[in-house]
Amino acid sequence: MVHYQTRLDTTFAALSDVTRRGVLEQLGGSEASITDLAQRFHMTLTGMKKHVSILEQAGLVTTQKVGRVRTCKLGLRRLEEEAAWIERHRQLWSARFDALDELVEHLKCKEKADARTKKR
Amino acid sequence: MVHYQTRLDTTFAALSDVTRRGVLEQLGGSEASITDLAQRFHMTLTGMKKHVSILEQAGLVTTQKVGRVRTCKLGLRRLEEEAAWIERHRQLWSARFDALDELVEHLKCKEKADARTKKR
DNA sequence: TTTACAGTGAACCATATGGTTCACTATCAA
DNA sequence: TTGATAGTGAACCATATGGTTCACTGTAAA
Repeated sequence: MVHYQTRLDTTFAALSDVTRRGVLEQLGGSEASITDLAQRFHMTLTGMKKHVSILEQAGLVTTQKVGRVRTCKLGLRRLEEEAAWIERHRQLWSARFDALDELVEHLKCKEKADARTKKR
Repeated sequence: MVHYQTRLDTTFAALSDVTRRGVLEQLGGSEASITDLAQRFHMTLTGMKKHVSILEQAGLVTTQKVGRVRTCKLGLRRLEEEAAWIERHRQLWSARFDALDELVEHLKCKEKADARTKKR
């Protein structure tokens, strides 16, 4: 599905930035205002606002403005799709390398056997 | 560590493109040449070469050129770090939302109870 | 020995990204 | 009412990204 595709696109893109991953870690600990985050990551308010917007767009963060301060917290998306994608591919990987693993194992045994033969 | 950071950066960035995820899926099935991949994804050789290079850079793919054809296969990196990062944050999420979950559960129960009350 | 094929690299292009400054609005506090 | 504070939006900038074309190299095949 296209939706599924673009979803992974935007989430992985969101996660590909150090600052944004940092913001997520921060919000995992406690909520924070834009100002808080901007200070913690040595950035202008405008810059941080952009990052927060991107995270919000990806559903990873939700925000609420009360008075003049906008409070950010972790969003409802829990990276299920991303975890699933990665997990699926770790399995592909494994399947693909099982043969190799066996070969390596086989070679190791052969090595041992050869060593033993040599000794004699 | 900075290395750890840039590593996640490049991998997540590599994964944030539909074509590249597609290439990984493809290579999970079987090896392929640049030409194969370029055709399958309706792209010039040069374009596909770039994608492959990015995946190779991220350690997700390895290639070998024999004769005039370069064969691509899955690399040795199995997305451990990425899986770990995501898992860690799913836990953060959970911790943060346990209270919410309980609330939701409570509301569901209440709903059921209400429904039952209504029936009578 | 041509000729066709697979890949490569440089140059180019449009758009996206990560950041800034500056001018503005809205709100809180004195 | 007058500042100071928090955020927003537009404009701008440098660099990165995803793609192309074109000219080139090396290899395979006729």
